[in-house]
Amino acid sequence: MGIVRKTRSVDTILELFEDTDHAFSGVSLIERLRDQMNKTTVYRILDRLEDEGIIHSFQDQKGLTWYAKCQSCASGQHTDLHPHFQCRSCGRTSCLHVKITIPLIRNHQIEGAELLMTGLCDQCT
Amino acid sequence: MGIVRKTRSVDTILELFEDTDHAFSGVSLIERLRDQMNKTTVYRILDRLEDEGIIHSFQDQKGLTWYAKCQSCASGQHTDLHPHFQCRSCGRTSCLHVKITIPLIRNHQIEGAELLMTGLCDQCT
DNA sequence: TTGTTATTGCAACCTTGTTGCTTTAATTAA
DNA sequence: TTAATTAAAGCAACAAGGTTGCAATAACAA
Ligand SMILES: [Mn+2]
Ligand SMILES: [Mn+2]
Ligand SMILES: [Zn+2]
Ligand SMILES: [Zn+2]
Repeated sequence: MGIVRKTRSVDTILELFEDTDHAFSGVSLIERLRDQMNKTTVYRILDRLEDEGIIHSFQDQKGLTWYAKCQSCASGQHTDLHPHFQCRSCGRTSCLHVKITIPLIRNHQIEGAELLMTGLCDQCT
Repeated sequence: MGIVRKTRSVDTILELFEDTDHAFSGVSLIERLRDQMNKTTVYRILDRLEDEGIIHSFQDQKGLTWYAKCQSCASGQHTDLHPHFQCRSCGRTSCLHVKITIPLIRNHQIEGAELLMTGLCDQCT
């Protein structure tokens, strides 16, 4: 929809997401980019990138928002259904590229699903 | 662990959860009980009931906390793994008593999982 | 270059939830 | 029954995450 200009700030954020299934929390991005841009800017860029289908967001069990790169989504169309994993020890959070089965629920029209798995990552086991 | 006294406030909240798979958001409880108790009290009672394995909590896609009755959990032991559903039209949110399959992830030790399904409920279809 | 429009910075604000501390109510001991 | 004990409740202040309005700036197109 709206044109997303490739500004210095946008590039900085896009680089972080490049070639990784690692997710970043909004809070961690604000901290990390503190010297380079305002927190309002961070959130607004994340919003735009999500609108464009370049990244997607999800919530963790504390209610924090996390962002990660999309693999195959388009503008306004987030279609890549996959679970996320958060390590309770190191906090690392990432996309899992596995198929998940969503149960059918009688009389309900299911449109989306978010699965968050928690435990220990390979580093922390 | 800690003794949970059955006070008027606790009873009031417990009654809401009785015999239903309907979930309540913290915010909605505070609003609903505004004339009967302080919001700090609401949150503290919810915490205690969750510690005791009487209710459980989960997050929705906006990061709000929801609470619902447990079916078979014990003090300090939330073992009832099931998905939740939130209607995008009316906002009603509830526990789904269906089995879900959590994928195995190589090198990861999975300890928990939360599945939130969204769509339209029977009333809103 | 200049004009147009998207993007950014900043301060102020909002919502959800938490904390410290005093007061009140429930339970237990006498 | 009354007094002592301790959990629970009320209140105000605070904190974290996130949003909004508006003026200033940077991209882009003409
Ligand atoms: Mn993902
Ligand atoms: Mn439930
Ligand atoms: Zn880890
Ligand atoms: Zn509905």
